[in-house]
Amino acid sequence: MRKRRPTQADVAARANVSPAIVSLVINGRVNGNVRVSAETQQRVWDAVREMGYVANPVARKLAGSQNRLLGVFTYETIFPLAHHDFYYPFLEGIEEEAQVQNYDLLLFTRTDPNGERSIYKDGVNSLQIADGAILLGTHKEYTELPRLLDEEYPFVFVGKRQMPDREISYVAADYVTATREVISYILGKGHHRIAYLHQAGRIAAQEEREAGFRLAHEEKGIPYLEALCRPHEKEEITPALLQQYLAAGMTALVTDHTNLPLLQKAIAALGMRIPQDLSLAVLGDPLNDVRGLTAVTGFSIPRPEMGRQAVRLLIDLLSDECGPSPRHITLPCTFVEGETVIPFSAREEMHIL
Amino acid sequence: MRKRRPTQADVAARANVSPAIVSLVINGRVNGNVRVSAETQQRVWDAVREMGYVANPVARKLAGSQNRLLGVFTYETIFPLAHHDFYYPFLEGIEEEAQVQNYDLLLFTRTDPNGERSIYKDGVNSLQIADGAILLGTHKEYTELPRLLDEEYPFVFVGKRQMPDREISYVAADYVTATREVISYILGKGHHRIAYLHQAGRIAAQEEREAGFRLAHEEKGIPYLEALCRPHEKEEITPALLQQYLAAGMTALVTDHTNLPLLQKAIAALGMRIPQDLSLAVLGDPLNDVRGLTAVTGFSIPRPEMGRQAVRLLIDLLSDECGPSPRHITLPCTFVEGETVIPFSAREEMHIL
DNA sequence: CTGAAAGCGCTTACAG
DNA sequence: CTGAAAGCGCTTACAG
Repeated sequence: MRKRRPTQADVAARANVSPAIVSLVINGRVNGNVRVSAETQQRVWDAVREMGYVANPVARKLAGSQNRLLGVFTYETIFPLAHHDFYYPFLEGIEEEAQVQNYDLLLFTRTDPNGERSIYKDGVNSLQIADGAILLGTHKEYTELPRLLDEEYPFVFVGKRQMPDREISYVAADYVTATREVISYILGKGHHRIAYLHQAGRIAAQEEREAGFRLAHEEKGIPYLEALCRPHEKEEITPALLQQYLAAGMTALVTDHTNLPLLQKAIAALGMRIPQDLSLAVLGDPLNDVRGLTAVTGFSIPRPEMGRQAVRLLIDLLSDECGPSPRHITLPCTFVEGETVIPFSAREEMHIL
Repeated sequence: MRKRRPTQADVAARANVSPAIVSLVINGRVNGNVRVSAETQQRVWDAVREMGYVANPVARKLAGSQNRLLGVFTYETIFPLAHHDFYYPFLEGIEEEAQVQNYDLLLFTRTDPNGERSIYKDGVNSLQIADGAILLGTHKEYTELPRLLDEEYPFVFVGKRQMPDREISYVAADYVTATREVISYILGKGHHRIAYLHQAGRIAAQEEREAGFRLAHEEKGIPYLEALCRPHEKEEITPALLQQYLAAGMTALVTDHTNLPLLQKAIAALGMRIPQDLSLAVLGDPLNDVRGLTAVTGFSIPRPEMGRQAVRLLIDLLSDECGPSPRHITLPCTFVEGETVIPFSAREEMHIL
């Protein structure tokens, strides 16, 4: 049984003032519209001290309007075993900016009756508990989003998200420019047959990398082989595929990081060394996946900054008088030179099994 | 201007019932003292769905019931750059269990007027917004805890915490047993001069490791040298210190993981190899700190399980009718054999610079 | 300058 | 079985 704490009314009674005065004195609102004599203030503070009064934050929040709670929603668990390095940097930025903006963070971990996470449980938008929310991570489908948009619930995606005929606010990384930069760099090293290994059926981020790949080639006036940049299923990432590439003249290979471990295995199976036999670049942070390679050429995704900006954008949305207008923020990635790409002329003879 | 969230009153109006009925239906209190016809219940749920109604957790809390929000409080940032691997496994467990128990998680990121995190801001317990809270991480001082205890706010520590004359609920790892096991193992390998390198002025976890160290020696009837297990400041972890140890006969070295990088540097500076020249064990998870060592002998701290149990303990505390009674849960660590300890007889001659 | 009152959005006795 | 009402502890107009 918790003992009852003194309330504002208790303090007011003791100080012989009305509760309103207690509120005003405590919140330092005594110099604005309202004047309270120094003597009265003193009486209030004395009473506060004597009774050990602490304002109830819940009541405070209810009487105010916002609750300064920012939601964070993911369909997957947000602290997953596997993707250790994936969410973390985003959360880092989100936390930092939430702290700066003086908001608390609400992680939605409750599930629907089926034990799965969803925005709508029993048809009810469970994000409503927060002033607004940041959504991140992969979503199998976007069936809940249109409804969220209809409701005009304020939310921001981390990562580019698009829906036909709808506008979604997001903070994204500029994969087009980043990829173009990497590809230009490799082309500049004299490689003219760059293979681009990427998974089939991916999302916006994937398409942007493809666009960047094409752009770089066009800018340099170097044609690229369709055979070297077709999407592949995960299962197709095999030594056999690499041999096809080699047969087509590949001397450098770029990939998005998701299939890197598989790729490394295939490369190792062929007895090939990086970069002596094959130059390699990763279109994104290599993270912890890369074993045995210290400085991989590629680019760094500004994940913490994306998190920070998402928080700022969301708060903008909240304070927006003219209604929630979707906004898009695109942040540049940073080129990472690394050591896995060497000049075309410097590569050694290939020793393929 | 965002449209106002629908309130209970709105739903009540739409369903043609009183607000009280909405509350009862939503909270499933329709089979106890109060009966509500199935048809009325349906009307309420329909209205809830149509309007996207979600109960305001703040109002709920104020009106006296729980809001299914579990707080997570740390004085440091919870997603810190440096301690990547430290909080994460705890959070993993906390999230998992919160999901199972159907609670949401509230991360306290707001700061006091000085820009620092604290439980009391303006004398107000900011944790109050959640039903209870899990505290973790290092705390410089515990000035806020006595007050939290006085208030009888329900909270659970991850990691052992003690205060004179006060009882604090916590979920801890059993470092005594784990350390004893590691030391016994090393003694069993024939090493009789084990150095224990640990930092001065540490916490409960530290004392437990010391106790385990002593216990293992006593059990085997092997005396240990005080000179080999004195606490040291971080700055003292130098090649010189190791040479002192060697002069005293050290053939094996154990340490808590916090000073591992420093230690590795000192060992390398002496040109010593592990385990050929010196056996090494770490009293805790080596995490990512250990470079160049694949399988370090030591023990694994059940961090995710600690997180899970902390959530369960907290929920127990919440549902406790007879007031919050502090409880202590201690979980076993797992011995990790590794490859950094070899038999005393198998070690090579030392080559000390 | 100060007080009485309404209201934030819920829950929970208490009448009908 | 259902509704009207009080109350949780605060803040904020609004009267005096």
